[in-house]
Amino acid sequence: MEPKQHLYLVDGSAYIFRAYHRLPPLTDPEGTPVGAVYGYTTMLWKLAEDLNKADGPTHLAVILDAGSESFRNEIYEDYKANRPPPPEDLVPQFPLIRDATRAFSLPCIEEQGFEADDLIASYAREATRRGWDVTIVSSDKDLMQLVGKCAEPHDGVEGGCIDMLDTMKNQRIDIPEVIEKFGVPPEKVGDVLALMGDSVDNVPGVYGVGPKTATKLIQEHGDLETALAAAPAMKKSKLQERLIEQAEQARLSKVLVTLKEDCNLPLDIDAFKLDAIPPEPLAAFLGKHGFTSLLKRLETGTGSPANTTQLNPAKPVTAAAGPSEGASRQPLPDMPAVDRSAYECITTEAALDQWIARAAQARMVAIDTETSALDAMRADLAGISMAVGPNQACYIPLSHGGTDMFAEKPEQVALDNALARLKPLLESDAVLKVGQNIKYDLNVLARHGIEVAPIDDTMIVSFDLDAGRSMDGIGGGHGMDELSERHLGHTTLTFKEICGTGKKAIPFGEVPLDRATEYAAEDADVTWRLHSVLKPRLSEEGGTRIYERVDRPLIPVVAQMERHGIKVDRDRLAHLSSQFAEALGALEQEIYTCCGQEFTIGSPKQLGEILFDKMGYKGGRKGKSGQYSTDQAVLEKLAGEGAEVATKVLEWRQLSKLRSTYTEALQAAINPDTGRVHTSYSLVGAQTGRLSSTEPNLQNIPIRTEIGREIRECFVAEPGNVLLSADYSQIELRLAAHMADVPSLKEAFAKGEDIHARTATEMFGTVDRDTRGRAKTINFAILYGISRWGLAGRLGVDPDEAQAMIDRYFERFPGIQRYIHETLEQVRERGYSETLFGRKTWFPRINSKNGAERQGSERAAINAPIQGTCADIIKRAMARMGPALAEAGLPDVKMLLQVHDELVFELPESDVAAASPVIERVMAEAALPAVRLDVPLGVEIGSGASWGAAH
DNA sequence: GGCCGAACGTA
DNA sequence: GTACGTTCGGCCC
Repeated sequence: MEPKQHLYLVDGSAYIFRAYHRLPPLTDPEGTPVGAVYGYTTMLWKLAEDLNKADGPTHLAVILDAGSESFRNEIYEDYKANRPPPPEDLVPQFPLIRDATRAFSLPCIEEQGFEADDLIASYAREATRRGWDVTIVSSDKDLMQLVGKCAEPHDGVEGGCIDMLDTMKNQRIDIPEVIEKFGVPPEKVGDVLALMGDSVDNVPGVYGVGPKTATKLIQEHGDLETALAAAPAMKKSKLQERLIEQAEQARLSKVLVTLKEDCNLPLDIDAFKLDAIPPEPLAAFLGKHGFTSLLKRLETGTGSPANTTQLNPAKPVTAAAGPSEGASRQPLPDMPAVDRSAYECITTEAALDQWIARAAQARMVAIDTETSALDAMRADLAGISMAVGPNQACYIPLSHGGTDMFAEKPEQVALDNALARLKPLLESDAVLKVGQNIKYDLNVLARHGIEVAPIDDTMIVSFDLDAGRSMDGIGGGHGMDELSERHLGHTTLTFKEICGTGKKAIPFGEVPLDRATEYAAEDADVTWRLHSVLKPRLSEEGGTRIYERVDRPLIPVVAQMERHGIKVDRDRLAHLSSQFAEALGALEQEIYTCCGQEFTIGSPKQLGEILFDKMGYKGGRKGKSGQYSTDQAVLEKLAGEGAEVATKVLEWRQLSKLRSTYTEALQAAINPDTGRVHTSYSLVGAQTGRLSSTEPNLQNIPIRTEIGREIRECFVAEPGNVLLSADYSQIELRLAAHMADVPSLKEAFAKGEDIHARTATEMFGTVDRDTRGRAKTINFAILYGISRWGLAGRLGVDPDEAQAMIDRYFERFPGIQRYIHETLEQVRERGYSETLFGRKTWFPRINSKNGAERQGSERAAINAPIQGTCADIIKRAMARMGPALAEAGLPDVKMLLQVHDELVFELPESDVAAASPVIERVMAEAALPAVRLDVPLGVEIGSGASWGAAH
């Protein structure tokens, strides 16, 4: 197993300047000023400590400026000519930077003629091209041009991506943060910098153009050349004159700020591998300069910061908070209390435009849509709320008072007019839109022709930080009311309070505007506040990778799947339904005859009493309800003993289930507008990271029985199209073989063998129907966190025998036992399990005194990394699927459903041949390059007129 | 009307 | 033995 390589490039020269100005002037025992060096040393220490953490470095290098002259001086001789000489007490610290870096045994790179920025850009390009991720440790604005840049995929390897880390502010800088700073995405930062110039570096720019104007010009015109070209047509002003006069100067500036990405690389990036840091040279350095607190930690630690993750985190250089102690102990943020009277109800165009401008200027806006119902595919838009800061929130009613045609509607901006005004804001790549469960808003607004982007979702952020965490009875959910209570100490108005409940409930559009404003604007306000509290925790707690690279990109993809929906054959469902009804009627009569009375067959209570009390069959009471158990296992046992009624009840149950849950419910779920069924996926529904599906649940459509399979036949494609199903074969066992490092299982998968047969051979020495079946049961038992009792129940043997089999399994596959042991150790110690991609699941009861509770957590903790890794992999495949199909010239292939290890597509029949290999490849390579699995991921593809036929 | 447990559909 | 969601009956308010 090879974890994702992650190169950290430290902008050493820039750091030292900032550290100098921010830290008190310290001197070492010899009287040499070392304040900035101390800051630099603690930063390296902290970075090295993050080795092996989810987003931490695997490789690290420090990049320095070699001298004052660079190739830019050949282009523009005054470049950096205005630089004042560095302060006197900083000068002696420059060489110490190199000493410090060497003390950590880290590579230090500098190259005559190039600036550190150029070397960083070049190294970043090389690393991302190899599929590594890159974090630039700096806050230099020129380097922000690189943020979010990802290398093109090649040879089946996904390129890595670049982000930045400002260690002084303890802040990750990704695309949204760049947008927040510059008002434009990173690829346009160079154009903004070119216009505004830089007095320190003596980049001329255009005189009189500062950051504000530069941003405005690029936002309006798109890029520098277009802005310059548009200048003659602008209205007469000083600005217009200067843009025309100084166009060449602006172009020169662009060249000066553009980073050179093809420098010679003095040292190969493989040499940057970050390993355990030898303590001796580090101790010598720390001692020489009197950094006693660090020295003490080095001595009490296990040797060096790179393998002393148990150490307390280095004391932050600034007052910024260190890593959070856990969600339950979050201090309340420093924000004014929620004041609903501060909210504004927007009823005029002018007020709306003003808020849109405010949001654009803030570059970040929390939004929330209010609708007439919960189903995003049917609901009508009632209004939209926005927030740009604490208590700075508004509500824009759009269709209030529509129910009573004769009543006078409250004054409000007309829906189409308001949406036309909001559209540029909601679609602007310069403004981040934050939502709580924003997939809902994406779907509602998409139905009005608005494609909201870029986005952040506080619910998903909460999930990626705290999945599985429950706060001593407070609950560990990710709903807004709960999050507000937990993180803001604020109780929100509830929907029920505003709209009532049950029969008396009114649609949101009928709520009076003052109440509607309080509720809706509060939701946006709270979302804004939650974002400010939760988002920074991602980088502090190692959640950035899973959020930015897996879950956030998935949001619009899943939203699109929901909007596509899937066609079902209503007539066929109705036909099945009546067939089932007929059979049910007949069975009912037969059951009544057997029992000598009529009763509610669907009531386990009544059924149990009749079977066991009245008819005298044997079977025990069960559990706390004091009720007879009549479940499948019990009835099958009775049936085996010749009880005909048990067979009939089982058959009745199957048909009844199919009819009520599927044939009837699916017809009711058909959307009258689209004629299709639109499920809703929850991205936070399963603690392990799996999706869940509701209204209707399309992830539990029958397949195992012949009669159930008929329901799959009712899922069909439009004329001329087919449904294509692609599923991972045995993915969880493959992942178990990889994660537990079991050579014989890995070998069996590599050779394409029947894995259960192989297990049977290892376990029992022979393969036949019986031993293969038992081996299969044991294999799954392993994935689910084995126990002797559970396995005994499944195999129909006694617990001692089951234990003997488990022992035998561990003996034959020693990696499995080691995996279970190590996984549990880690969960007990840290509180959470982790997938191969860094997704955490928390297990607060893993050390419970209650044995059953603790063992339950242990089983879940063994399963979570495997199930969760599987979820991560298919999510990555889903996010890449759209672009891959587009690139292959297959825009008509639509991804409709996800069922944990299966993806279902609808596509023109003529596209099947071309699409199949693309889908197969994307799925099979979905783990790469972050994780290189030791086993191949098998993908099986089939297509046909229906979902049933596609299998 | 709302909530819970039993039962059962999927991976 | 893991992870879900839905339906139903039964019971509560």
